[in-house]
Amino acid sequence: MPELPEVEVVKKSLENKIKNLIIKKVIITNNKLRYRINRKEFHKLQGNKIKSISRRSKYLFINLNTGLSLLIHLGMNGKFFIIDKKKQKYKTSFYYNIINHNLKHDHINFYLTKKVKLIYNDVRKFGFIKIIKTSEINTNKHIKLLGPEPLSNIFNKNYFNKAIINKKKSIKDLLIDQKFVSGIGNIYCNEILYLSRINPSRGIKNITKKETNKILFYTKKILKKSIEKGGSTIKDFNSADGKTGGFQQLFNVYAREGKGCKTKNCSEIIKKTYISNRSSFFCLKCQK
DNA sequence: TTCTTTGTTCCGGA
DNA sequence: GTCCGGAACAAAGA
Repeated sequence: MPELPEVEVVKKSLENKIKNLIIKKVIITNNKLRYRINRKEFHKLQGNKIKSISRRSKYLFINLNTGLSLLIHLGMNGKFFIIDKKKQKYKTSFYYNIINHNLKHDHINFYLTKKVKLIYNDVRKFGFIKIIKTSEINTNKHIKLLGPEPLSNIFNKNYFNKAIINKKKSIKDLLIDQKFVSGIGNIYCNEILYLSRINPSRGIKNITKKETNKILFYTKKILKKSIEKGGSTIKDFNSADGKTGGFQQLFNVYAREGKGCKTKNCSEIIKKTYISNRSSFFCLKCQK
């Protein structure tokens, strides 16, 4: 579920907590993630200093002073926890449904200087971590084919209108196609199309220029807004019950099947269908 | 036991 | 060559 905003929030959080620390020890309790972890390779990270954290699409990079980087994808449920010297625990992000920290799913533990511990936790193990050369980030097979960042200036009217010429798929399939634009997943795609008042199953060839402008506008707006909300919720994570957090209220359609449309004066019920095997939520009345 | 969830990848057909 | 849709895959909770 982590899409671009969540990954960006994780990035900022890691920056605050682990930048400039040195990896003292790596303990791997389960090496079977999406791709198998090579224990020896990870143990060699001992002594490396964390220079910076960066992000591209839904990928995170922890860049080390030795020319190596950890390439991380959080998959569906991947998350980082940080425990500091005062034994305080921080979660680096939150998702629309809060999942509490279950130690059972801690797979990789990085012991850092200043008594900080970084934990990679992943219930489904769909995420992965690879060690690559920092200089080869852009040519890495996961990265090189990614389309533009949705918040960048490259993702603009000109790009959009050129990219959709002769395309036949649905508008929804286009928005979650990482080669077209990278970082949008099923959840934000549903939200963007609701705000743009476009039915997700519409074919691209029927989308007007006015509508592509709307999609561009709301894509940038909602991604930015979510990044802001993420930052503000992390601050008060420490409270024992993690069930608060206003993220869920942000959703207008996602996972709201059978509930009322949030548009003013609209009494429609949100519908759920499947497009390319992915759940799609929309209002029949508001989204044409 | 079966169904659901996701991003990514792969494959066959057009 | 390229595009597109469908299915497979990873794991675990309900």
